[in-house]
Amino acid sequence: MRARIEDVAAAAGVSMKTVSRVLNNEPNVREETRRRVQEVVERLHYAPNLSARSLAAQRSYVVALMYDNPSRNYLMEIQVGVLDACRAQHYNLVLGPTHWGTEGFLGEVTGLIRQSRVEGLVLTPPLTDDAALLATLDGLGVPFASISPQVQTGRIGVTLDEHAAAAEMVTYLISLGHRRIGHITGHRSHGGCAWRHAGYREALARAGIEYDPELVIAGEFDYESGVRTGGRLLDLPERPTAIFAANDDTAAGVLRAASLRGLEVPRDLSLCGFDDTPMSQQINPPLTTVRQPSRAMGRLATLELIKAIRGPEAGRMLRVDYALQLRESAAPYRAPR
Amino acid sequence: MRARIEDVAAAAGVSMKTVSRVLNNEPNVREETRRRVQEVVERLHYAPNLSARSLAAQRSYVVALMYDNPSRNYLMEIQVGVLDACRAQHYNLVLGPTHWGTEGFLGEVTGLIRQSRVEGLVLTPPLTDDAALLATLDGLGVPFASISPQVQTGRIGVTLDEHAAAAEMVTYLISLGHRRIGHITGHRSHGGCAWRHAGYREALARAGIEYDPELVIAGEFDYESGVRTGGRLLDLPERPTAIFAANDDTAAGVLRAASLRGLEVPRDLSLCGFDDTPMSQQINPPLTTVRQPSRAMGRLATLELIKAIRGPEAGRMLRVDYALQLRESAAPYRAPR
DNA sequence: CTGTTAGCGCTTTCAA
DNA sequence: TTGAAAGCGCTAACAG
Repeated sequence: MRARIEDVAAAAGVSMKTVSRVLNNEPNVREETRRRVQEVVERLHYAPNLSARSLAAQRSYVVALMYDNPSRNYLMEIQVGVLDACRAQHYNLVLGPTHWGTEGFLGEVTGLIRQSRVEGLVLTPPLTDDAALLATLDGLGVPFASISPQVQTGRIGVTLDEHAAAAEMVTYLISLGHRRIGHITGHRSHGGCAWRHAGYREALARAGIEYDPELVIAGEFDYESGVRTGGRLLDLPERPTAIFAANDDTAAGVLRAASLRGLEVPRDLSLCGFDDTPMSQQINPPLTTVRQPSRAMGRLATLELIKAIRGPEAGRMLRVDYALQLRESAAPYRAPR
Repeated sequence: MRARIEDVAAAAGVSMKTVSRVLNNEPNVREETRRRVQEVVERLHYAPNLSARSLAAQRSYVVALMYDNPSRNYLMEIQVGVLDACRAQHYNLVLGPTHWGTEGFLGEVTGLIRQSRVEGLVLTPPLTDDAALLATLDGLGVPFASISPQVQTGRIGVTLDEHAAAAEMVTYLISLGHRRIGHITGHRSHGGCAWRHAGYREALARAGIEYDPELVIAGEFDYESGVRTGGRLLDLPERPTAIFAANDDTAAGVLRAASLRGLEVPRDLSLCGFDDTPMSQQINPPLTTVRQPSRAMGRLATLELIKAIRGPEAGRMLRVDYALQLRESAAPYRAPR
């Protein structure tokens, strides 16, 4: 039926081991032999049996992408990048949905590692900042790369300066003339939340605007909490003229809250978010927000992970750039009616 | 290090084969023996080596989810369902991104099948309706299940009556008093497009409203085409008072087009979409649309596929229900200003 | 109902 | 630079 390595060896007039060496790019093969083997491989449409390879080499060539229900769009972007990197490096990807915060969470992760003989993990928020998880993985000796972790010291992965991004966004609002700027934070468990808040504070401080706790409300990174908390901000006696929401979903909710109160964005309220989800361009008006290169982040984190799997002490924490997306939802200050 | 089946056998005082039988739920094991083996399995944290199993059994236990860049949300929902089913049936999932319509497309699919020894495929639109692909798969003898195929005869998978859904949606608009109802179709290559259009026509016919080709424009299932085609409809001398867009992204674009013209939804225009993406609730006003149970569709299609893998002649085409989501974007007819 | 034996297709070790 | 032999951990076929 299907060609085996033995068939290739016979057809090329070499031993199995030599074919194996060619397949795995090992040294100690004469260039001519190498070419001859490769020709036969193509002619026979030979594809190695991955199960046999894994069994013999005692390796799975599998990495897992661990997540817990973040925004679907965000995760899908990450996943595309991770998958790209896996294919390029001849690794397989296994998907690892988990229920973070539940009792069985750690078991879900270790179970997957055991079951699938996973060689390394790519972690996404909020898993990236779960100390117990990181300790467990360290204990097991399973390498992992984190995407946007809050604490980065000595870890592998890729991160983005959310503090600077938030500060830049708020500075932009200030440059438009706004001074009463509200902020809706994300869910406390999520790393980015604290950083975005800190960036907000810093921008205010740099501009000499006093921090007013009344203007900061805790949201939950979703649309509903945006409607609710945005409403509270807009119902303030002296309402903000601009709001910086901790992510796009929340901002969409604020937009709704404004609309329900007869306020128009950006005429009566400037609004901005974070993430640049596709939705942010499809709402009306299009949302000013911060773009993070999720796909590249997935790809880079995976590449670093695979480096770490291959060579201990390899793999670094990379930093990627954000980019402000200035769209119609934020406009120059106008005195409230 | 890690327990092998041999260790389990020794600890339980039985043969390897008996352990294997218990693990694979095969018959011919005394109930007491079965329990004893299971205890040891748990005690030793034994997890079978999947590579060894695949190699020995000459089976991969892998199914692939094939797709080509549909809406990220839609795909993610499908994927969650597929993954659920895979786990429940002890199958592994491999992701199969493709570039449909390019020269190398068929090679991408067959390459994946060879490389990963895939036992079956789950196909999503628009791959579901690619005759050449289906013929190739039939030729290879690889079973597949389609999600929402246009032609269903003799195939396996899950489908939804898009014709009826579209008709019901348009009938709803008519019941609100609208008679000049525009329709923006999807991309021709996508199966659903023709059906939704047919449903639109039927609803008009049933209500005795004449079909006006001027009110039907070809879109491309995305936001930009919605802005463009929606604009053209709204610029008509006698503009429609309602528009049925072939999907939510397009509808969002129409909303934008209306806004750019100073028209308010639903006051000046009733609008509805199809898919019920999360975005549809986050735009302003929330969008009336058709919900399809994507997650369940992914799960059911996968289960049928696995049935077909296990027993030839097994596996059917299932039909699932849609549900109209009536939200604020559609309202009773008001004469245009 | 249970056990024994012989591979599955590859890589590893060691020798040439 | 190359090759021969010995497994990796499991299941299939057959015996008991």
